Amino acid sequence: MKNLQAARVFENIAALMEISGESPFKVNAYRNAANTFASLTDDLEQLAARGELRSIPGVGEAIEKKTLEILETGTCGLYERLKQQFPLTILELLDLPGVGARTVRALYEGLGVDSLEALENAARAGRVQQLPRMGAKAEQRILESIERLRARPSGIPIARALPLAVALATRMQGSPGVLQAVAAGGVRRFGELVPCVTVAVVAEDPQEALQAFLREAGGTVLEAGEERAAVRLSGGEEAECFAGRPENAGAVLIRATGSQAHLRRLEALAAERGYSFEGVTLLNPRGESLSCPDEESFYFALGMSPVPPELREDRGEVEAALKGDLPALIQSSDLKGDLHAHTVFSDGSGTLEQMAEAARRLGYEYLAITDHSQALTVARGLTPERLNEQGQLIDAFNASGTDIRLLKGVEVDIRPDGSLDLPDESLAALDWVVASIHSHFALSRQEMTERAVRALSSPFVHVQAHPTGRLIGSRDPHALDVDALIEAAARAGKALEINSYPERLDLSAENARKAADAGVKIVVSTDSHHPAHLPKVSYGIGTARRAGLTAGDVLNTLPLDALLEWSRSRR
DNA sequence: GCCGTTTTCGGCCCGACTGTTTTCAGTCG
Repeated sequence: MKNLQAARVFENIAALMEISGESPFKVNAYRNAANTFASLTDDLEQLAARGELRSIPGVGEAIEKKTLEILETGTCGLYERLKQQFPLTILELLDLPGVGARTVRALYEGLGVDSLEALENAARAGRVQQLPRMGAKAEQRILESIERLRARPSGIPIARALPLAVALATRMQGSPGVLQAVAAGGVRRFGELVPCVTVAVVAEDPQEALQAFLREAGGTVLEAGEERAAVRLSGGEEAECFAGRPENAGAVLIRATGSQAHLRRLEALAAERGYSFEGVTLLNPRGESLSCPDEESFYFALGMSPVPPELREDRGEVEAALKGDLPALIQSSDLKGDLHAHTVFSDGSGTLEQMAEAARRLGYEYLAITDHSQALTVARGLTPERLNEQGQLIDAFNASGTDIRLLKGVEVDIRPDGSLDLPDESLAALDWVVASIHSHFALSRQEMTERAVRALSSPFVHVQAHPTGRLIGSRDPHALDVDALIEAAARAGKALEINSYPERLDLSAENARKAADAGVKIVVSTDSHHPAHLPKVSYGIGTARRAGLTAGDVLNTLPLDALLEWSRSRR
């Protein structure tokens, strides 16, 4: 599995080229390839073997050649040359907000700064402010950013770990003797950052399956036991595989899925019954293996209801399962539509018709078209005139006898003072108004909270999108009193979004739970910018399930008429 | 470097904001 390795090499090439002052378009080509590879669920090596690398969008002659080189040798000539020019540790500096490629180059050339540590020392010594266009303020900001960066939780973001786990499982599924292979571990529980990429395998010969895992995964072997194998992948991530026989399939899956805290509770419950849950086997008091061909039979054997993976954190789910009152978690099939999607009118790449067709294929009744508003110039945001023009096209589409309804909507920008970027009369003409923050992230906590709360108080807004602005593993949530926002949403009867973008998952499961407890309706939307993004709602659903949400908590489980009724009743 | 075609070159998201200057480079979305 070398997808992430190739992605990392191209990511680093792009960054080093940018620092060296290469053409931004060239840089972008490498960065684009890196992002594509990182979220690819097909295996690059298999694509390469079939000669299909060029079929990946953004892969041309040069990147194909380098990809083959990386798959073969782990690196490529260009990368090695760039690494001679700059030490790799210099890339740490780019993680600092406010520090871009030019600044990194100035720091390197002017002060010899080539790592976070070196920058910290230089800033403390007051040397950074001596550089041109740098001042005391910038120096202070750098020191603060370094501190925040160090405090950031570690782990593999689910946006990377999940595709990788699925790809590994798919490869294992094709191995001889493997009956079942699934992505397990933290990604199956929909953790945001996972320590490790985990696969669970059921096979007649678990030993053979683990050997197959070691071959398929590649990298450095960390463990090659009887029930578990682990490797350090060539991209630096850890991957593990649990394997067991079909009669133990339930125990294998449960062990591989975790969490550690949940497993500790199950082991204790097993002990209370005279059983023992060791490794991937459940043993009776005589030390004989108890058959549990699926997870349900394992949980039943312990006298409890089966616990959905997303809840396995020992946060009350064990007690609930023992009493048999676990919530009936929402499923993808409960959704009747998506309420956040972009088209070619702003920064999306699908037409109204293409987006509608993608939604129809998911079995939806409706899709809200919510392109950006005018303030977001980079995204070619809509003026009132263009919004109106789009509305007429949507009307025409809906009148054309299609079985999916497009809702007229917008993703209106929330200005720094909390006012909205479109006049009331524009918003009043719409079925669905999403409000969100895309600029001025550096406001104080109080200013940001007032801003967000004020936006929700507009009678035309239905939902606030990606409320905290975080990007998992790369951007902290902006300073915001989420509790105050939830309270305001509850008061105003407005909804909050779980944005399904794998890098966002915003609201987080924790905040979504709080919102639901406060009586706030949740919208699980994709923020799709391409027809192929709509199925990524599975990430939002995973987050909603982790929050313990049921279909009743989520607004877009309502059929069209009821949703429109809700929308109208807000005004 | 990729892509698409008005098909082998020219275009590729571009304007606001910030901190530093004193006219603007760099970052960000």
